[in-house]
Amino acid sequence: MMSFFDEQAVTSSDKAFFRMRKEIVEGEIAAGSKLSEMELSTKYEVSRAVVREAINRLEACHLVERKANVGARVVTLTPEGLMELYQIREALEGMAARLAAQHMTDTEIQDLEGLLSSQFDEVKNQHSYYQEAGDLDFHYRIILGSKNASLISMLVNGLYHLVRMYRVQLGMAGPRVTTAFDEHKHIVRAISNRDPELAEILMRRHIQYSKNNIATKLASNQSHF
Amino acid sequence: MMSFFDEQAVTSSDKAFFRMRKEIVEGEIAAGSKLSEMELSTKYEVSRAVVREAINRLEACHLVERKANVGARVVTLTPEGLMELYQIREALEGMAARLAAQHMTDTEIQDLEGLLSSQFDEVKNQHSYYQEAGDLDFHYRIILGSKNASLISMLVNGLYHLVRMYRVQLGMAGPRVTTAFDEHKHIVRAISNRDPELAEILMRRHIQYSKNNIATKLASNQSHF
DNA sequence: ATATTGAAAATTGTCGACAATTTACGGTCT
DNA sequence: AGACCGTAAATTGTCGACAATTTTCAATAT
Repeated sequence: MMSFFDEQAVTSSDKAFFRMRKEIVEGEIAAGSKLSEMELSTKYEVSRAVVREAINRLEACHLVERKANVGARVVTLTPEGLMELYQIREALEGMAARLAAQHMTDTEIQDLEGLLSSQFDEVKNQHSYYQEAGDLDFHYRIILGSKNASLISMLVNGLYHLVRMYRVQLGMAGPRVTTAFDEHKHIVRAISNRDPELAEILMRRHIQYSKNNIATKLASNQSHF
Repeated sequence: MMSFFDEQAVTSSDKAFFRMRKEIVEGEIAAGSKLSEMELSTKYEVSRAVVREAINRLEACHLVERKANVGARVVTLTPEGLMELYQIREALEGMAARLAAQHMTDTEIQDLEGLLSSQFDEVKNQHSYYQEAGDLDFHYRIILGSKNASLISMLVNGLYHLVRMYRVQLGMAGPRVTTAFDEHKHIVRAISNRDPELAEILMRRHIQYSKNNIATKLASNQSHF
């Protein structure tokens, strides 16, 4: 599985930022908890300045919220917040699919079709590790295919980490494999037919389905407690 | 004219950030120019640390780009970049209009209609200062009406400053008043009819028109040199 | 007992200095 | 003259200390 944006840590703040982002997304640092600069600087064995810079970057990703002279807290996860993110995803990735249908090269489209057929084998053979990585790969390729640098950055550097945080911590690692696979197939077909309108509509619908799927899970989780 | 998000500077970094953002957006700090931390710290009479933090925040807004161990530069303005931003605006503000049709309160809609009719008087009486402030006011109200906090933050704190930078520096302060006013009217009607689909379509079209208008101006600017 | 005040403790904001890296420049070699 | 290399200058990255603000908590008054 390839990594798309090899964001390699060069500076010490980079390392702290990546590490903290990972720990926040995976819930190792609890949602809503306070981020003490001193505490973190002793924990990571770096100065407060690099922790501060890392926290600033996390704030830019909307992973933490900061109040002047008070400090930073990890964002709190609410079902409403996740629904809001999916509304944004629908808008942005819909546009990405539209642009991908216009701007992806023929070879990129062929690669995308290749990815899908290889995933089809996996799904058929019950290799259920499709969902997380495979789905991500598919969406990333279309986002990159939009060739819109700002859009790519917004989605890859910003929104996706937030969505992953929600999905991990609210236990939304669900299957929804087979139907999603068909949806992917139709989206790719629209792109290879160079049909931007349809590509956008299908992508938006795909994300709406995913959103609805999550909404029902959230509702049933609620009722269990 | 009301200010919507009273982002008031409490800390010294805030002040530096707001000031630098203003100077970059208005072109007082040239696009593409290097941002020397030392130079700026002497210019603003603050320590390098606060300049650094301000630059980090500017990077998060996509107003400057930074390379490790090298420094930060103001982003360079290309016509393609502006077109990319308008594609994102189309997607996000289209969604905002859709959500506004669902979530704005009746009084908020009435206020919006009031704004429009007051602007109609101004336009009729040839007060041509409508464009910048009036257009902004209209769009902000709809964005806020979406009630989607993440979406609001993305647009208000992020995208709009970038768009304004482009418009100011590429000399896109054009009129396009009268037709845009009609478009606004139709969008408000769709919202007051609680028709999300139509509100989104009309908003997207409105932004597409604006984009096309700018694209032709850019092309004619190009040919003048 | 509750509310209020005020000092102490803890936390964040700001600063100047040092370390690490990049850039500029002069000298040498072909 | 032009390319290559190494040292010096400049710039960014990191650190610890101090200043300003917030929070804590005990003492006092109602």
